Amino acid sequence: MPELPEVEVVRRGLAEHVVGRRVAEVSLRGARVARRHAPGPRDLEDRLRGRLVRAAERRGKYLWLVVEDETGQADALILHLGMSGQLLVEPPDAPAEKHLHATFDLVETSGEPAPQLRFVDQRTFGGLAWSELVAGGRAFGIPESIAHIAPDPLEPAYDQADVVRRMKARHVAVKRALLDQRLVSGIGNIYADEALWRARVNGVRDTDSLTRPTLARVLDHAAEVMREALEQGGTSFDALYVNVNGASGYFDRSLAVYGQQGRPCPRCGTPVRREAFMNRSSHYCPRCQRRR
DNA sequence: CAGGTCCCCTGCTGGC
DNA sequence: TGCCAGCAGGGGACCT
Repeated sequence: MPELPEVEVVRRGLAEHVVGRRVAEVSLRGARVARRHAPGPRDLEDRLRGRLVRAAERRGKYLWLVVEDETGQADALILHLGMSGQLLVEPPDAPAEKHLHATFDLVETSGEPAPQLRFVDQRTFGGLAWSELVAGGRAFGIPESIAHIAPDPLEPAYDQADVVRRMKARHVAVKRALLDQRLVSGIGNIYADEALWRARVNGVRDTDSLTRPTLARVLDHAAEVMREALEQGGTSFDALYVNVNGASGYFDRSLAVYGQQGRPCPRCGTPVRREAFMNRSSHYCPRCQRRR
């Protein structure tokens, strides 16, 4: 479900409601939510108990909490929302959601009880995992297990010229490259389609057939459309609700092509087309975005 | 490495 | 009204 802007909204909610508090108790329901944590859910609970949450970080669509033990050792709890994950901050006695997978009982450093953090995920494509932190340019480093995820376009470590070089060196559909999180992270199906429409490039075109300036333009538009979505979506979340679904209202109002099949292209009026791509769908204007 | 396929899971929508 | 196929914003494993 969420791409970079929606995940960033969630991160901000975590920074406000979870950072600075301590994990008193953790409860994971079922094994699936911790399937990326090989030692299993009980082990993950044990590792988290008593940890102080020092920071909420994000790269692309990956979130992590920096959690520190009493000796000052900092590690990461990775949180991925998958397609349908939500993080909620609620009173501990709030009724359990249907697809509740994890609860974190939090306390203030003074010991006073604080609201509960919950991970709810209908489809359970998301999940939690533990990782060591390794050097990577941030105050607390980067989780080792996501070291293969490239910087996203909204972080300082992002090097667009390098991404363009790597794209140009490959023979692959440009949309596939945009969705490859090892090349540039945070872009999903929606913002890939929107960026390609803005840049007037058809996603099936091969990266090595496009010029460097064109590739740069596509990436510029990807960053721009995500920044706009963030501006529109980052404003309204309730104090006790870290995030509902991140969707942010940007969706219905500002999308030019995603989900707009049959409706006129906002630029030229030609009906927007949808077609299968990589087991998903692509939306584009057949006139503005020629296959060449 | 490139590209295709399938899978994980639940719920909603639209066609018949 | 009911049933069923198709689809959903992610990502990884596996195959050729």
